[in-house]
Amino acid sequence: MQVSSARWEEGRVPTMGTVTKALQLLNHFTLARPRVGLSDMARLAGVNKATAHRLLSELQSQGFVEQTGAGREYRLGPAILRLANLREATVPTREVAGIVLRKLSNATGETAHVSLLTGDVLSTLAHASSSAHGTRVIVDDSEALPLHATASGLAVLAFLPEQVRTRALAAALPAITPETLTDPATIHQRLDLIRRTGLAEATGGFEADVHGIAVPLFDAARTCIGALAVAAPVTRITDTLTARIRHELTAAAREITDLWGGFLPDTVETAWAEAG
Amino acid sequence: MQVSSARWEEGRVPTMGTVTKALQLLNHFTLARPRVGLSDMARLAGVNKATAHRLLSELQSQGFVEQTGAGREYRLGPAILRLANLREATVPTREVAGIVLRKLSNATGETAHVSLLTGDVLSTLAHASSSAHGTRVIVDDSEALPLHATASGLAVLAFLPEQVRTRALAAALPAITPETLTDPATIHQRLDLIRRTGLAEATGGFEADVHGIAVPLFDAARTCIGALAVAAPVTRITDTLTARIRHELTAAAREITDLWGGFLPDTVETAWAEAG
DNA sequence: GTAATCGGTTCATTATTCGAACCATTGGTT
DNA sequence: AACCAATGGTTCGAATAATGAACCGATTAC
Repeated sequence: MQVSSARWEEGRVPTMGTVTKALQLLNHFTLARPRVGLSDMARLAGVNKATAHRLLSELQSQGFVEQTGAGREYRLGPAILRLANLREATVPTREVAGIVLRKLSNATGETAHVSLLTGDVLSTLAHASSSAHGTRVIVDDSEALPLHATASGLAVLAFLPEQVRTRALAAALPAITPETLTDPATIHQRLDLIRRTGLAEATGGFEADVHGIAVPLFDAARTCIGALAVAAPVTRITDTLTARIRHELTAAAREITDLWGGFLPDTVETAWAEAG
Repeated sequence: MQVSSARWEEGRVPTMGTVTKALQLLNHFTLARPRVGLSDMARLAGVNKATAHRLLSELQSQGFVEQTGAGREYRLGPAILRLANLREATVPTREVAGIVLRKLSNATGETAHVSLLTGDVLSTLAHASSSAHGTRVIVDDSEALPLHATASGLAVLAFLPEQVRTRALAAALPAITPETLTDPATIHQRLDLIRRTGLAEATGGFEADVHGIAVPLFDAARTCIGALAVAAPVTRITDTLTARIRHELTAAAREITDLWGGFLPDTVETAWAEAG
């Protein structure tokens, strides 16, 4: 992290707190890599091994990670489950979203999902898929979505405060697929379009052959907190389908925003009204 | 002449890491108090208001807490949900436990639950209740259980390493009900008995009129990681019922320990064998 | 046999956290 | 209106806790 003696050279060093660093370690556990060793974690997070060890030890002491007997690898711990129960028991956002999602997925015949901004990734809160077709897009509630590679992410990025957006795009933008947008300039251009239409579309940026259409979600302070999206196989995409999806998507987004006690910014309101 | 630089006077070496402190803040959210203001949180956690604010801000930046519009109170955030999904998708301990719990609750006609040690509280992982009686004990998966006030907690305390146990009992031991054990000496005495029998019983220490019977659970390193318990209304407790519960409880604990890849310490093995 | 991992630890340096005191608001009492 | 006691949030010097290079002892790979 320390570069040279040229430290506080205006160039904005983020000065990330210790707690943030520890919590971000948890984001390196994925479905594909559920167990991570100490050295791997240090590499993935870009921190010293000793630091990774201390942070993991603290997370372990509180049950946020635990160690498997063999190999001493770390994995997510049981404390998270109780907190998740408590969160859903007291703030049933997921349940509420689920109702709307089922309607949306039925109306479109495709897979729908809601994701919320948590740190600098999106966490999928809930999803629903239709049985209208033999093939369908599979969404996983336990996978974190990068902001630059998905329709949902672009929708959120577009409506985030300027400062947060630039900071997010300043980080490394890995290419998940060959289709992933990785050039900041290109992305900024796309975001302008998304802001004008209030709607984001992306093809194959996260998973090949998947076309995503997403709209942003807002809280009571009109801050963008996540996105609602419908994902369909590219082979099924037609103008009539996208038109229907857009229509259903905006209606469903209004409903969720309302149920969650949020409000649409005027810009989005007018953008959606124009699109009809 | 007393040396008064009371710094490294052998005793007291608290040195709690920042991350630990931040994570412990999360334990102050409960079903009864789902939203907590800044000042309240500082008081509850015994830290300076400025510290609480900084820790909460970091937790908020990663989506572990969020602020409600009015009153600016904090509550648990959505990031926890995704991690919980990931944990259960990759380590299905809860699902496995659920199967055994249903059998146990059917066999005893009472409510059964599994809790794991997370930090210095127990997190209930799963529970099952029988429909054998009109009245039954209600267990909540989202409530943290204090170690000194429940049968499960005592079972865990008894089989924790000496050092950890004394540290846990050195903290404040609030009286949840008038029946709660709060005297360390009394508790230590109870723990001796529990170690000899491999089984903990407690009446009304956490909720009035509830009798709990619990046994410890161990991991592959024979470290105590939690407890399995059956809870019944005191009015229903008889010698024959407790005898049956003990029998079923030890059998179920063996099964869960085995399914989770753990092993019983010899001391527990012999204690259970003697009890028959 | 040895070279390269691994998880984990040590320790001097220094950057980060801590907390008393301080705002600016809000809501209730007199 | 004036007052008081809360609230959420911020400031800044002092003191603490985080940091990372080097180091262990075990495994594993060759």
